[in-house]
Amino acid sequence: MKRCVHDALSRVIGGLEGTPAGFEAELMACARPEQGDLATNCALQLARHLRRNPREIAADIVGKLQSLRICDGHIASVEIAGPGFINFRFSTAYWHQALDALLAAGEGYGRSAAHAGARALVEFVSANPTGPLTVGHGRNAVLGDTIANLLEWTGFQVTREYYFNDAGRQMRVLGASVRGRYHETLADPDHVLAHMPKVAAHRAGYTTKCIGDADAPVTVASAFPDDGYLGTYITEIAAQLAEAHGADLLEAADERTFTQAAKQAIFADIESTLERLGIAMDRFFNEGSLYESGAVRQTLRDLCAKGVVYERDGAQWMKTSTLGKEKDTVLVKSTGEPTYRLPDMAYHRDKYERGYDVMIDIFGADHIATYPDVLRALRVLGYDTDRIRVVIYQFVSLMRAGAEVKMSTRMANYVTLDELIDDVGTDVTRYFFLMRSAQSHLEFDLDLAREASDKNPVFYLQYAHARICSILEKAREVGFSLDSETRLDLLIHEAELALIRTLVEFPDVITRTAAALEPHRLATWLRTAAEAFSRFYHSCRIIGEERPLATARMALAQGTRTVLKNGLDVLGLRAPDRM
RNA sequence: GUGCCCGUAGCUCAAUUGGAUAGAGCGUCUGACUACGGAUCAGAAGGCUGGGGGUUCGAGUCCUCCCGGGCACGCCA
Repeated sequence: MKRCVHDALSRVIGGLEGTPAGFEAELMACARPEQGDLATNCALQLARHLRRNPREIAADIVGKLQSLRICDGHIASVEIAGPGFINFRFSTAYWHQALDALLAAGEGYGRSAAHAGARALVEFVSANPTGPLTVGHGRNAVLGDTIANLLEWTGFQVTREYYFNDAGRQMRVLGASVRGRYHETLADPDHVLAHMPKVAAHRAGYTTKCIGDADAPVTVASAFPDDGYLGTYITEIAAQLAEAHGADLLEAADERTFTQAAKQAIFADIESTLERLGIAMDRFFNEGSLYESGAVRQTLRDLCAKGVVYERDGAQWMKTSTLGKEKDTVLVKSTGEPTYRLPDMAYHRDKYERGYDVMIDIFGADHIATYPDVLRALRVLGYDTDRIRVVIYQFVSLMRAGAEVKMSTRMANYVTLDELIDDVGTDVTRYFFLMRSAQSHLEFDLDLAREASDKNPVFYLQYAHARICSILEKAREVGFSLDSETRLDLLIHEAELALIRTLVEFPDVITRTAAALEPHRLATWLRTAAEAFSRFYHSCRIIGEERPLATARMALAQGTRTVLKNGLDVLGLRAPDRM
């Protein structure tokens, strides 16, 4: 419908004297239903070019449109309003047809093939395995997964990828932390292995020390690193090692065994948390593989060949100062070890070579200043960086007892994503992260979490869905059923038409939400759909009406159910038949 | 100090990307069930969109300068 109006408008506008070449009329929904269904501001925009009064231009356009008799007569009226808007109103028959199409499409309603054949990569979470996922990672995970869903709904073939680094200093510290806790575990005189001579000898030489904040010092084994990870999960991993290996690891030459065990345990934990949220990664990409394949070295060589790398103080620098940044950037430290940026560049290069049409990165606000370096390098290497889209989300601030909780994985000062899910459930967790735009700061009061979850908007959506299921079932029990005879043209009540008008927006909402990579648009829109249904429900009955009207309304309820179900699906939320 | 994000109703947030009278939820107040699910619905109150200037037919949205908050500015990742 939009296209047909647009085509007609283009023909008329093209015929006006003074229209600039390439002028495209913009069409949008009317601000208010009483104004009409579709509006264009083209007369306002043309006023400058044509040097004429906008309302006069509008009148001219409307006159010519009427002589064309556009859109199979489905335009009920065309009016000029305000400073020169042109408002189109569709016929009721058009809305009935649109509902019919919705019902025919069913669970595919809202899907489009706009990007069929194209491949997209969504990289998200990408937390290094140093601890459990926190609430902050939750926002990343849910955003990424939902954006991936949205891309699938617009036709993309999507790969969900998790990028991680299991080497380097932080992993060594992690392993050393586990080793420290392992020593502590065996130092406990109540431990089952306490009688072993080797353990007893170890206990004799066991000493502790204090680390951490001055006002909250923690006593740990002397083998525990000063900048070690203090979370209880470290102790649990250590206990498991004590169980599996007994005292055999006391003389371990380095921390690699501990690192390896920690990595495995933590990844298992991360994956199970993601699974609880309904998230399944297609691939875990190890940064280390980029070293093994030589991709990191090759990237450095290629950047050198482009003349953007130089040496100073024994380190390799990239001339980012000539590429729109204030300072230059270190790619390889004087120790010969690359900074994380270089493998990151190699990684994105790898994505290009795998042939993705669109590559999406979900990053927290802390990456805001660093990811442009990667894009700069890629541009230098000749890649089209328009294919990369970076979604930056602001951090979640957590409130507990009226005060903000400062998060630090190392200091074990955090709220895990699992705890949040335990508290409010998966649907509330997901919806909570999706209902606001990514770039707005999000405040979450843990004390109110459970209480607030009772009135969380997600229940409003699910309730509407469950109620529709119940109504349809009841209607079938009294002998009504949907069939090809259903007369949608009986739906003329204001609440019925308002509901249809809303439902039919759904495919467009999906398209726009996907294009903007902003899931909150769908989340907030779904509420308006559920509201439109509630209004309909309160003013129009099904059971008790004559069969033709009752079945027509059943069809409308069914259509609403489809839209709610599909919308909830995209957001990764359950659409329960009963609650 | 420099760069990026943000500032909208008492609170938490929207606003179709520059459109018409800035909208929802929570909270507050007033109403509605002999009813297919009341986890509902109808209505009210609540706003100088942080402040000043600018751009134009038109600004919460764009440019600029202040004020306030967040994040980042390392040969850490």
